[in-house]
Amino acid sequence: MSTHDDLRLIALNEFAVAGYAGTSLQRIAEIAGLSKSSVLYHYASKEALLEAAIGPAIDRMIAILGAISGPITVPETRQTFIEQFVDLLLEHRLEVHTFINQGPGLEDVPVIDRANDMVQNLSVYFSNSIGSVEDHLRFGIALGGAAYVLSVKDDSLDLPSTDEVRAALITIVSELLAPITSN
Amino acid sequence: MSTHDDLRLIALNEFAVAGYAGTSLQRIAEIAGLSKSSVLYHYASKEALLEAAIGPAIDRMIAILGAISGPITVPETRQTFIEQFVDLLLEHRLEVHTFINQGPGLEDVPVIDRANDMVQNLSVYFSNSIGSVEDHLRFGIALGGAAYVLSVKDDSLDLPSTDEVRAALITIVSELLAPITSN
DNA sequence: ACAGTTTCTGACCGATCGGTCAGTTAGCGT
DNA sequence: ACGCTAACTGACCGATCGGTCAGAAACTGT
Repeated sequence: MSTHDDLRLIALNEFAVAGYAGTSLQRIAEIAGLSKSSVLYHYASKEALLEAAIGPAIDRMIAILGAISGPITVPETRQTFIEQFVDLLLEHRLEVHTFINQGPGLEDVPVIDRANDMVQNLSVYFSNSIGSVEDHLRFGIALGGAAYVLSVKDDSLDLPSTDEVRAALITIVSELLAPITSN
Repeated sequence: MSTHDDLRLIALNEFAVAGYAGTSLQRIAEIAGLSKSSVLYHYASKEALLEAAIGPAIDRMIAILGAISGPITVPETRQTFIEQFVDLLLEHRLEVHTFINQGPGLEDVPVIDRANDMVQNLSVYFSNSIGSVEDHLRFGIALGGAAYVLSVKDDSLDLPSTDEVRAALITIVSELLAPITSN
């Protein structure tokens, strides 16, 4: 693994655990076994490190949303979205967790801004398809809950197979969103 | 409202939005219209401010867990817990949100440590009652999702009545946990 | 008016923050 | 062996961090 990628992964992990503001370049350097100057040699700034850490996951989420055609109330559209979303979560738990926690309060950072716009689009898209308060809450709990449950994984929990987790997540999220009808 | 309470509420809001590390005493002082020294007159340290901000909510959650008698698979026990949990969330959204985000990575702060112990107990308690991976995920999504959906409220969303939100939350969480059986 | 207490402030402290820069070290093609 | 480039480092910068302290300001009861 290259030093470049090492730093990206270390930073991602630290951002997820301690938050962006709570993570110092010095600490990232120590974990990597480098000096702080070396970290800033590979990445021009702390912001650049955040962009490298969570940017790709954000872009993929944007792509998933962009590929949706038609209202989410159509069962096939919904199922496709759910599976893509769950797969994204399984592959990018730390990135999603970091963005969820740091999203508000870091709006001036470009990559966070891009992600917040994405969430805004998601919200508008759902609002156009959903009527009741309960249905809104169903979406929030399904997406936020799935993201949460994966973000706290690996803590005092044995690791069941990814396939089993994936199947269970899809089952639960599908069940949660099943009652949603068009407004 | 007393200055003391003012500061507590301002700090709670800032901790929830920007995180503990991302919130400076200077910023809290500016919002309150005071000097940083005055903030430190009312609260001996930044940690004391965090304790005052989220401590009561943590204690209440601990009390709710302590009052549970018997396995969570008993419908009446489960329903009581769900209603108390939802009410806690509705009253202490920001506190719960702050703890969820800051819980890992601030373990040396007493109030956070107390909260982490509480979550650990919750986890053990569930593990004793729950068998399958799917059921574990159901609990995580239900509790984490409900906490998440309230923590991001007030953002570009009109405010439905608390009663309506409460009823919907209880419905959804109950539905999520209904399939859970004893191991 | 006075004394006592609570509230508040500016000046200051050492530590750490993100970031710059000149210069050293290491690897590599020739 | 040489020169070029990529990788890395220590010294240093201004700013900000949480926290201390002596004293000013404001409020209180008498």
